[in-house]
Amino acid sequence: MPQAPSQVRSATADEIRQAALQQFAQSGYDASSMRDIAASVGIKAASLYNHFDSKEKILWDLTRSAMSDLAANRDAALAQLDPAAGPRARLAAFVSAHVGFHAERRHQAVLVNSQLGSLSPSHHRKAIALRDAYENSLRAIIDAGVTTGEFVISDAQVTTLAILQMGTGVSVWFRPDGRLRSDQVGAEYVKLAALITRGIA
Amino acid sequence: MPQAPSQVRSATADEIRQAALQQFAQSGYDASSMRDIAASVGIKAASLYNHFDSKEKILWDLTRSAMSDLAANRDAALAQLDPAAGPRARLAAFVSAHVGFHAERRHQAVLVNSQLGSLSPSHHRKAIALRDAYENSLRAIIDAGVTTGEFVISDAQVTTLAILQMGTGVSVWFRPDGRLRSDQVGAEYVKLAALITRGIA
DNA sequence: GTCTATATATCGATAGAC
DNA sequence: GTCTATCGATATATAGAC
Repeated sequence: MPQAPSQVRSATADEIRQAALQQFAQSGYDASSMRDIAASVGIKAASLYNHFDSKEKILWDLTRSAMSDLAANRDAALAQLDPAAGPRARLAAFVSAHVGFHAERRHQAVLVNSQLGSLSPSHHRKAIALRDAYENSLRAIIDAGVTTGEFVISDAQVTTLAILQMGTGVSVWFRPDGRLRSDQVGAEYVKLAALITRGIA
Repeated sequence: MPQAPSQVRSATADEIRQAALQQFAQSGYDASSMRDIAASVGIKAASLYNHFDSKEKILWDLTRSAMSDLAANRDAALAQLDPAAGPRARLAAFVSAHVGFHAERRHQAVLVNSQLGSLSPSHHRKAIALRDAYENSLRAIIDAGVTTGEFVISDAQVTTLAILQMGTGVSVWFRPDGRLRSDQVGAEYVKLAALITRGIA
């Protein structure tokens, strides 16, 4: 069965996605023009509308993909664990995946963390729902660790947000040619998350 | 000696500052128009130019004030300590001030954390320098604690950024009518920072 | 699917009357 | 210091030729 027309991915459409992601993440959605995006693909602005209905549709396409990739990255990390793995192993896997994504896929991370406000109201609601689900998946790990007594924390919601946001911040300063590789940065944040949850052997 | 003309603060200019801060923080600099800012002050866009040379000058005025307030807030907290206070007390004071600012002055915090890219190159450089100085003031506390042996950490730079960014994230979710008051949130983050630096008695 | 040309809207900023 | 009127640039998006 062939793909539905709306899901066909032409080479040009992918070039547009790449160019738009780069510009939206670097300069912001409002400061990026269709002309500039088209120029970096090597076509004219009007031709963009053969691939996307509007500028906002490009942003939504990129946002949905980024949030989907973020969740898939988390799922892949958790799936590698022993099914009987406890909260501490699950927390480490989550943080490692979270930080790795925010280091290695900075543009997607920055888009999700700073450009949701430019989405249409309808798309914005859907993005917020996806973000809440992602946050809740960490919250569930935290709560499980509290229940088993492996985690000793003061406030589950603050702890959840603190772990998430310190990892999100990696997308602001990480550079591929920096002092630490992304896996090293991930390992550092795994340690921090363990300390926050009193995982100090 | 009277104030220099450039520092005169008229009531109207302050209303403009307040309206622009609200809009820049809420919708972003590029999505905010001079017409909208003027309308929320009750005047026309052209009249704004009697108080500020350009839209970017408003942003710079607000940015400089916000970063100055942030540093002053930190200095006030540290100044209340006993001069002989050690790194752990200094860290707690810094985090408490940092989180308190990001909770209680959300608009200023969001501006500094998301709109620096809209500044002119010259102003952008100055803002980055101020941000670096702020980060370095926390880094110095961390380093001092490592030197005395009170802090046991894995990577000083990662630790510094993690503490800063988890506190910065408070400006994203804090609500004055939420479950926790800003001082309670600050106390939670002081605990988290202590744990990260192995301050678990 | 690309292009040129253009419609329509809004932007920051200025000129000049009051 | 406010206003009306407007300039010039740029924005998204569309129409229609090729």
